[in-house]
Amino acid sequence: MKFSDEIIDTLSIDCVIFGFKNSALSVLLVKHGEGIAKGHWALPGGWIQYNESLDKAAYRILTAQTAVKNIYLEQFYVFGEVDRFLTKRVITVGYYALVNIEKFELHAGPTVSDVVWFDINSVPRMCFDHNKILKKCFTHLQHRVQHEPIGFNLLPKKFTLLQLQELYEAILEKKLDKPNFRRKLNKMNLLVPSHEKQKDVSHRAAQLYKFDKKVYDHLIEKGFSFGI
Amino acid sequence: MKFSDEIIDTLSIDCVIFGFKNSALSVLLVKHGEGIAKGHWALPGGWIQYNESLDKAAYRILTAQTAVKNIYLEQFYVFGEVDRFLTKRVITVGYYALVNIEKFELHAGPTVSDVVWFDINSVPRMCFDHNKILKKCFTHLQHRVQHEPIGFNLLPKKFTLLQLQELYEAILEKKLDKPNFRRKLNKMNLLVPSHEKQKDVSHRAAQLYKFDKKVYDHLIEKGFSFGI
DNA sequence: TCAAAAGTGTTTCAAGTACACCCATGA
DNA sequence: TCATGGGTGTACTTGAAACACTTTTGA
Repeated sequence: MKFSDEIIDTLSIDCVIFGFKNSALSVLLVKHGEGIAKGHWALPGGWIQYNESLDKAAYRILTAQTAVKNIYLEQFYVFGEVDRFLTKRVITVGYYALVNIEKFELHAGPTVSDVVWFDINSVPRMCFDHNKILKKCFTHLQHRVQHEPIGFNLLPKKFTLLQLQELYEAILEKKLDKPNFRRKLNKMNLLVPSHEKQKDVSHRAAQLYKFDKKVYDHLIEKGFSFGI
Repeated sequence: MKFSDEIIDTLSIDCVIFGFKNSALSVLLVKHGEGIAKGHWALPGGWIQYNESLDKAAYRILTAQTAVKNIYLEQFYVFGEVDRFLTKRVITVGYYALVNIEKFELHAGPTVSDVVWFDINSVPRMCFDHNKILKKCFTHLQHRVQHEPIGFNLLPKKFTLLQLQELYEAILEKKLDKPNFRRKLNKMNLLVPSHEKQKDVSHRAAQLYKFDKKVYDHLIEKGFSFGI
């Protein structure tokens, strides 16, 4: 069986790319430089080729905005209303990515005139149903992050418990109690203390932790289940 | 803008239809009577028309196997591996339905030679990646049913607490403690006691309960969140 | 010495767990 | 009277929640 690298013209992918900066959750949006949505903000998206899987296509589209590898990327929903696109019937598969902004270098793709991080609470009006897609995605993330250890993807490799707490506060949109949060995390035995501590801070240096998938898998085998 | 009722030939829908019978979870499968999968078991599925939304298409496909209205139906995942279909590139959207088997009359569609309920633990080998789709769907259901009050869709309108408990035991694949389960449900104030009791049983007749979406919505407004 | 965040301790209350137990009914 | 499921009570343990407190560090 042979497949061409032409695109499937009824099916697209849109990516919600989340980042975490200054204790706030952000989303990466592009401004279209050509086409029917020219001048409008949108989620980074693109078409699927006949010879690539959905996941591969999403990854290709994601890496058109950046150079980083090993990004957390997952499908979350398909949007299939008849009139969601302007000129023809297009069904779109929603993916979301969790990235560490520090390591994330932007480079606008060929059909894009601008690429900007927006605070999750100040997202502009976007083309098509992209605001609706983002909303659904954010809700999905809020649930997901409470049961799966995926939040770490938004932080640097080594992070403090306060960073992690502020991340959860930003995603869940509520304050958490510091002592209780620390105790909970420590009790899990999930985070691996690094041998380093914070540097260049004007207060007591905090312990840095790492998330190790092997440790997590090992805990899972023993019946552990993650929960915030 | 005008759309034809021709089908989108790269995109299909497959439905996992769950039922509950004899304290066990079942899935409805069809045996293809023609086409490339002739003679093979499969999830009920079909194509999407240019002029219908995904949800509408899923509902149409579902009601091709039955006559009942008001069925719980929801999308859960898209399967987009390049070689998942045999003859060409087809991406499929997975939907799942929860139905009350008692009220569910089967009628095989035109291209189907057989329609059968299978116990979730004795599902035959199916065509394409349908076993993988079912597995993913079952896992999805197991998580979902613990946080959303959707299990009731598998039971008759009026049901006993034991029926509900056995339903959860079948889905979660573990035994639950009867007194604790009852207390938990009663404490929620979610289930509405019917004025009837069980009949024709050779033991003490149990209270029958109903699930009322209005009651649920009202509880939600007050900050309630469902959980088993 | 002050601000800022690290980190610990303790009390209280709600919820989960594991049972033992009695009740009602038809065969 | 026995089996079967309906339904209640209770003691124990765990964990969430709230908040007061001490420690370390650079400016």
